[in-house]
Amino acid sequence: MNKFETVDMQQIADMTGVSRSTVSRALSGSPLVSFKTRDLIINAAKQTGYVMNTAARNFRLGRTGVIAVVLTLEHDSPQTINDPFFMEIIAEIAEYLRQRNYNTLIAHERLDDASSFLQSQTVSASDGVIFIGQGKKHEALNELANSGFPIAVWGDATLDCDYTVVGCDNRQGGYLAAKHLIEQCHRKHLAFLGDTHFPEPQARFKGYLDALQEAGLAETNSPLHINISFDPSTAQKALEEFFTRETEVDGIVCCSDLIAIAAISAAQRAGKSVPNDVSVIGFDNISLSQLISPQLTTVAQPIAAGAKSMCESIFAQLSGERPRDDISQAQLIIRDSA
Amino acid sequence: MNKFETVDMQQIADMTGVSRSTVSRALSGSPLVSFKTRDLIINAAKQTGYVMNTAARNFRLGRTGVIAVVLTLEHDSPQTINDPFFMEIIAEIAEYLRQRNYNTLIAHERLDDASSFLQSQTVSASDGVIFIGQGKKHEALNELANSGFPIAVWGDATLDCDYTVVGCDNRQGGYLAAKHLIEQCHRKHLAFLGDTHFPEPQARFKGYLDALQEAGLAETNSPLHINISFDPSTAQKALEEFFTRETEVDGIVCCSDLIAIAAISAAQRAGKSVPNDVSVIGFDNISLSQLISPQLTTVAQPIAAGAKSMCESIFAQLSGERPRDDISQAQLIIRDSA
DNA sequence: TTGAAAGCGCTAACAG
DNA sequence: CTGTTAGCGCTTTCAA
Repeated sequence: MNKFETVDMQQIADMTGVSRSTVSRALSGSPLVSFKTRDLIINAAKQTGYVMNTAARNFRLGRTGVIAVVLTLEHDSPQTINDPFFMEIIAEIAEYLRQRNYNTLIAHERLDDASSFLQSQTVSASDGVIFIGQGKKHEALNELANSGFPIAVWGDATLDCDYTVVGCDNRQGGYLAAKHLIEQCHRKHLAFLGDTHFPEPQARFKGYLDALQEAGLAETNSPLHINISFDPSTAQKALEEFFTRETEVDGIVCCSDLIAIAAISAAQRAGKSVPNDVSVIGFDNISLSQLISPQLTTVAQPIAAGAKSMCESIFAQLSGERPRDDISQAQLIIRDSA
Repeated sequence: MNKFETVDMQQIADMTGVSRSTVSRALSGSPLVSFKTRDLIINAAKQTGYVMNTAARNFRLGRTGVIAVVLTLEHDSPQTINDPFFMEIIAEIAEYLRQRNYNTLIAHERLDDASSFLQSQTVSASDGVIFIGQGKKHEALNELANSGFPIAVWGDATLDCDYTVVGCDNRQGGYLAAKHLIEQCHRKHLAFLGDTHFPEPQARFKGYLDALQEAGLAETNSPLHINISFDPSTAQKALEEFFTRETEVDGIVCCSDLIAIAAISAAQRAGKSVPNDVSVIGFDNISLSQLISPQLTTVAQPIAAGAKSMCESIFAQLSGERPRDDISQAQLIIRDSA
């Protein structure tokens, strides 16, 4: 029992000589209340320091007041969220939802198949779910969407999605990055770092290949597959091996800023200077990308706008609407690393 | 209305021929139910895919099932959380609370005075609040704690606190960092980066001064005050000025890894090599500190353990107990930057 | 424009 | 060990 919510609607009702119903109506802005009583009630509420019990309200309204966020990518990794990109997008989501008087639930729910997901606590404790990344769960997500439960997904839209997809044009992002390396940085031996088993990296890889093709460098590419939500030391080791093996690589497109930061670090450890010996481009444009040295050249993702879009999509679905996707252009931000 | 919770306790009761009460008892593990009926009920629940409506349960129990996290440091800054340290500690809190079937609310509530805070949505929507950082709100926090509302604070314990404080020995951390710079790195011109208007940086600064004193270098220190939750570009500018002004500084103690990363970046931009020309030590040991180059030497904060302590303290208070603080030793992690 | 009454799904006396 | 009953704080028909 929260002993700090001393006053409830009944007390306001008693004070003002009206019924609970009227207090309820007045406080939730119903037009069915006369100005006079409404002001009376609102004043009384202020004076007593009344704060509505939102749990009771949501309960009565048959909703939870919660939107869950699920990180699809953490499939077999025991790790929690350690990619700043996740954190930034979650922060944006939380901030937007807070403005709409919703809570954000950071869920740790695996998505295997739609029906078992629908029976999860995450679903029963929320009014909708935002997935960050499609993982390899495209089918399950489609099924889930068709069940009618509101979801929105941060991901790539090249698949045939029944669910709301929000993100950027990943193919274009990969293309712009590789093209920049080739044309502006005059690089010839490019590499791609990311796990192309997932839709977004895959699309970026495709764009990367397109740029290579266009430049007649299609055979020189050397992709290294790394899991995005990786363990720092594992990634370091893989990257060190990479640099000792691929000695002539002079340009790298990374699938996240975190990977780019690790790649720069590994390159420097291997005695290479960035961007002199090797140019590195990230993806996401997390706020940290400006803080490190060299400042990261990167493909910006519309984090804040995307977070808002996904939330709005959920709300639209809760109102029975059927909203569109929101795929923005990729934008190359040129700084110092490439 | 969540159309996906089709089955409720009454249905399980009907199926098994018992009353709602018995179902409730069985499902919440009450010992007052016979094994036979308990198993019967649990099986029926499984078969129907029943998921308890936690909102209703919490409502009935007079609790919210939510613990709020408030970032005390964001006093006048319009920014949201962009320090990975915050994100990591929040992630740990969220993970621990999830295991206890609690939700984490990332609140954006200012703490001005205790009584107005007690009337906030944040309080009414949660069973307890965790504050990250004391800010300049020590008095208000004491008042709040004395009101009986459960709170726990990540901060420094040198003040006289009526609230649960969790963190590390900040003075010792500052001391260890400065001592390392002096003794191991043979540095003589040290600087301290952080905003000493706040209790934690202040304690660290004190330890830093203690080490200088001990080494007979007390007059050479040159503190630069920076707000921890800073805007990247502002911080960059301040740091660049710093390095052009303080040309002989050869060792820096930073109040966070983020500041250290920015400092290294600025140093490099100013043509200085880290750690050859200037040694830099961070504070926090965020996971990113291993990913950058040079890998960050830093004072580790017990992030996971501290998160757990704060949650446990809240739960203890909810059970009427009066728990102790949890202040751990500071631990210097020596890597490459110093 | 307002009030009376019912009830969201669950738990907890109390009585058996 | 189990059932009956009341009710958490709020909203919303329905009637006035």
